[in-house]
Amino acid sequence: MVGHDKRVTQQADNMAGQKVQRQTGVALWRQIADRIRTSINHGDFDDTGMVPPETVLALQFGVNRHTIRSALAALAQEGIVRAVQGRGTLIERKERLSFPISKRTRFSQGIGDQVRETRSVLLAATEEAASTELARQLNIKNGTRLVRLETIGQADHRPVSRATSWFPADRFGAIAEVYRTTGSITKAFRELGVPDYVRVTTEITATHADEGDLADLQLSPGAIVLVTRALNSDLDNVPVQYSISRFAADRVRFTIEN
Amino acid sequence: MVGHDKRVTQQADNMAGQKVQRQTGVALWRQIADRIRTSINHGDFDDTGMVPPETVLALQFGVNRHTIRSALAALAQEGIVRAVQGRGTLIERKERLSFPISKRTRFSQGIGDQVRETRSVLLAATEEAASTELARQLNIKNGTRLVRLETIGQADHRPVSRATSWFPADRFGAIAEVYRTTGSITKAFRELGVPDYVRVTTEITATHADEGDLADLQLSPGAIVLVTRALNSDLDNVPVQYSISRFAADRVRFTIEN
DNA sequence: TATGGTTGTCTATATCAATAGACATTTTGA
DNA sequence: TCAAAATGTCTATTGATATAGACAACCATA
Repeated sequence: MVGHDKRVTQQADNMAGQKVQRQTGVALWRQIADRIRTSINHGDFDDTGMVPPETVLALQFGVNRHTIRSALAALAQEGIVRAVQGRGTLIERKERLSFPISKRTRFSQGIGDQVRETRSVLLAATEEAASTELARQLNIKNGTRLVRLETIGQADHRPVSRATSWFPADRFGAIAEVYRTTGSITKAFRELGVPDYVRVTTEITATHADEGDLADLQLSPGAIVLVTRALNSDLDNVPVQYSISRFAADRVRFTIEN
Repeated sequence: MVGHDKRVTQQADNMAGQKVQRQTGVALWRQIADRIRTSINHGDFDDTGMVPPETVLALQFGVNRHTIRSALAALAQEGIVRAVQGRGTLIERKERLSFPISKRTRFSQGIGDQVRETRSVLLAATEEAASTELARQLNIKNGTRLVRLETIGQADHRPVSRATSWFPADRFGAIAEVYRTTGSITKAFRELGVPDYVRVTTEITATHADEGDLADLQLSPGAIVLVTRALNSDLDNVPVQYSISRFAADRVRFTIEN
């Protein structure tokens, strides 16, 4: 028996306590894979660095060992665990970046101390007319020209978010080029005459990953993404950026400090 | 590069554009049910008040009509749609409450203008010793006595959240009784000598609904819940409450105003 | 009232998900 | 070196999921 029954209070119910649900449209192996992934990220197996043996997991979850193996195979596919015959299933990677949201929310600063390198990659830049919704958010007239950027945020070469951002084209028509060279929205704003900006509103929802998420964020099907819709304004309270970002839910944690 | 250039119109692609994924451990009918639910909440069918015909949906999603029927049956079970033979499938209910998070985050105030009645139901009240984690959060000594409350937040008699809250027992030993009579944490605090309190930190994650969620929040299996871990302090910055709340993700939307 | 569009129901079939059992292979440690 | 413990592989079987087609029942409307 490995070290499971030790930390009774905080963890036991995370994995062992609750049974999986049958005939819900979500396969047992996927439910179990999600639960194990969460437990790993929660640090439940940090003492051994290994997942409990398949037979133990099968007993805990009340399923056949083959079902456990399917779940572990999925996690191995994600690169989270690695099974070694005769020894056990080792934890390869665990991560859930803490992501502060405040007036000064920026991608790189917030998680800078948790990873070695943060980077932002520009996928595409286009220009378009503001839709009704975007015009309302950015407080501009319907049809105003906007620059739209598609970006991916990386931490230690691992994608954690993909975002679509809109900027008023009259002020920030050149933001794509500037952003491409600086690799930072903050720096791009600075070069375009916006020394500082603040987060005005952030809206958070959750949904299942779509095809774009799977590709860009290297997620496994069925994963959850946290979706934020955020508005940034300059120091004169003029909106400068509206963004829709999608985060891999099992890799991030939002924290709001007041 | 699939999903990127489609977000132009903001909505149309929510449902139609992307195909469902096979052999992911998530049944097609469940993926489709989730997508349709999201579209309904997003207001995509507000013009007709009806979901498109089953044959159209089958074509859009690229599945058999029976699979669509399974998805719609699940939504009907949730009370979201109602199929009428010969006419179509009517939208019965659509809701996603906007939930502001700020220094003054309270359950009832935030969504008070969106529903007619908000209520909070006390499920259970127990006393226990503070775990290491809870002691850290509440800034007290390990093992200090705590009062634990299990509550459910309702809006118009529909559950939207379930929460577990801990309070230092020395100051708030009677909070269960007071809360039971007042039905409000804010009022209970006031009677116990805490005229006001502020939200210090809020942490947001997302996961699949567990059995407790299904029961308490009347969710359908496979649904997503948004999990918040929050710390409230009194005006002297002394922690008074730590809560873990679980919200039905398709019913709420968090907004952070700075 | 006739017709087209829509949901409801049925049968049949194929594939995936899960269980069950047996045994091989590898590692670890006594 | 041997035995226990762990993962790897195989076969067989059951139930859930999805497809396919056909037709009935019902509604709105021309």
